Amino acid sequence: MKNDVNLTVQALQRMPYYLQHLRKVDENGVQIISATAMANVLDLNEVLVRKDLSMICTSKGKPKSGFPVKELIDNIEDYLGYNNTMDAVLVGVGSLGKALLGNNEFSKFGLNIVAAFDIDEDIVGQVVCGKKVFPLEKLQNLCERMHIHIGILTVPAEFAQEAADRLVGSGVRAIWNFALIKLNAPDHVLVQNENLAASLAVLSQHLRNEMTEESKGVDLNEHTAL
Amino acid sequence: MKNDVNLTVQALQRMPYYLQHLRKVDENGVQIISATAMANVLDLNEVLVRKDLSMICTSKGKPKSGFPVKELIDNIEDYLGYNNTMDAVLVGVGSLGKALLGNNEFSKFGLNIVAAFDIDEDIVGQVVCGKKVFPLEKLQNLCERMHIHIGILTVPAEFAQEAADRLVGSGVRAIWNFALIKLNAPDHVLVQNENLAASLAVLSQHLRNEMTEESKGVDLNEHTAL
DNA sequence: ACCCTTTCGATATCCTAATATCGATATTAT
DNA sequence: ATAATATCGATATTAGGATATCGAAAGGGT
Repeated sequence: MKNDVNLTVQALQRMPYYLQHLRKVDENGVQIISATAMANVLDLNEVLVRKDLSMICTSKGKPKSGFPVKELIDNIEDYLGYNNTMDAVLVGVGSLGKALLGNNEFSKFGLNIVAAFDIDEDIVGQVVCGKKVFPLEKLQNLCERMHIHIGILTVPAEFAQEAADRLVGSGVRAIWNFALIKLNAPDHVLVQNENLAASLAVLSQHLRNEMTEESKGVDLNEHTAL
Repeated sequence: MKNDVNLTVQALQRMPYYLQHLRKVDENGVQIISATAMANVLDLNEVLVRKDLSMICTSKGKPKSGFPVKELIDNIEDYLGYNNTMDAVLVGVGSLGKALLGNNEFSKFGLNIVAAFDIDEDIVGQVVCGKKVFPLEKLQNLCERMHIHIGILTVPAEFAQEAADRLVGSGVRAIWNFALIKLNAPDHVLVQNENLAASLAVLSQHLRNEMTEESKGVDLNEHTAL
């Protein structure tokens, strides 16, 4: 384990991709992989990959051969916390909240949603995707009893700050925020914003460019020149 | 409309936050807002906000007052494509795919999922959240008939490249990829990777830091010094 | 009418992540 | 054994977004 170092957010974001590829080559019996090879597959700079891997790998990379695959897999899984599950609560059982509750793939990443909360009386008491929905008043009690440190926020933007305050008051130390709003929280509480609208914005801009170029009759080869 | 300019990805990501805040102040009857004020609320640098707003705003900002709220809202909504819906197909009706199918909030962002596709015979033919699931063989025909340009990829990583190839072959020009793999696609096809695992990785790293600091008995005020 | 303050737009600077360079080292081939 | 080569680790450079600075313009107060 080498979890005393801190990776940059960018490096962290690359880790899941490294892991996915490492698992794949491991299945094929590959025991050692070079940063160069990984970089080619993932379309990244080889120095970047080398630096990333050396950050989390317990052993050193060997010149001419590379890094041990199995060890890298273990190191990344450990670093990302895939082996010890983090318990979380979800606040806001609307359309998006239900969607996340139903996504059982989070367990692969070490996340376990233990309960959900909402203010809507019609929803409270229901069991959504195997998770019981409690009234918001019970949030603090449950979080304290179960030592929950992660809150997932899927309420509308106008209620997000209030809900965040409740989470902080319940001892939560990290908030996964799906609302499009900048939350105020104490410094020791991490707010990780998830911005699905941003991805859609990127798609939209690209499609618009495609359309206008098309209507201009631009030579298609200009694209490939990029 | 001022959709001839191209924003950086970073600027695009900020747009939904601007929009959310603008809608809020608009409801309160505010007609003009300064970049400075927006920057304070959203915790951004004021020059950055000013530059972003001037990029998409059709009129100029007035010294001492700011930018017209209603116009900004219209401009951002236009730019992000919220007013003319983009039709999309979803490939991979597993846990995550179902979740996205059920999330009707995408319509607010101009995205409309018209159909889903899968290879699993048990799922094909079903109607999930009002969307019919077709066999993968029907993908090309439907995309061409309905002029679909966006594909949402929620298949396991090992099948992602194959599914992406099919989407490209069906005329799709932008892929929203939830698989943790680097897809190969022609240059004119945009691949927008969504990396939920990365967010969880950031949360995990933070919690680990919190725990180790706690066990070290570090003065809590060190946090606020950041 | 004049001054003061706030904000704008443009330009210059800074900072951090990504990339390039280079000597050192291990493996393979001759 | 020796030479050739691929990769590593460390250091230097580059690039691009974020931030700071400054003159100009517009509104408010006296």
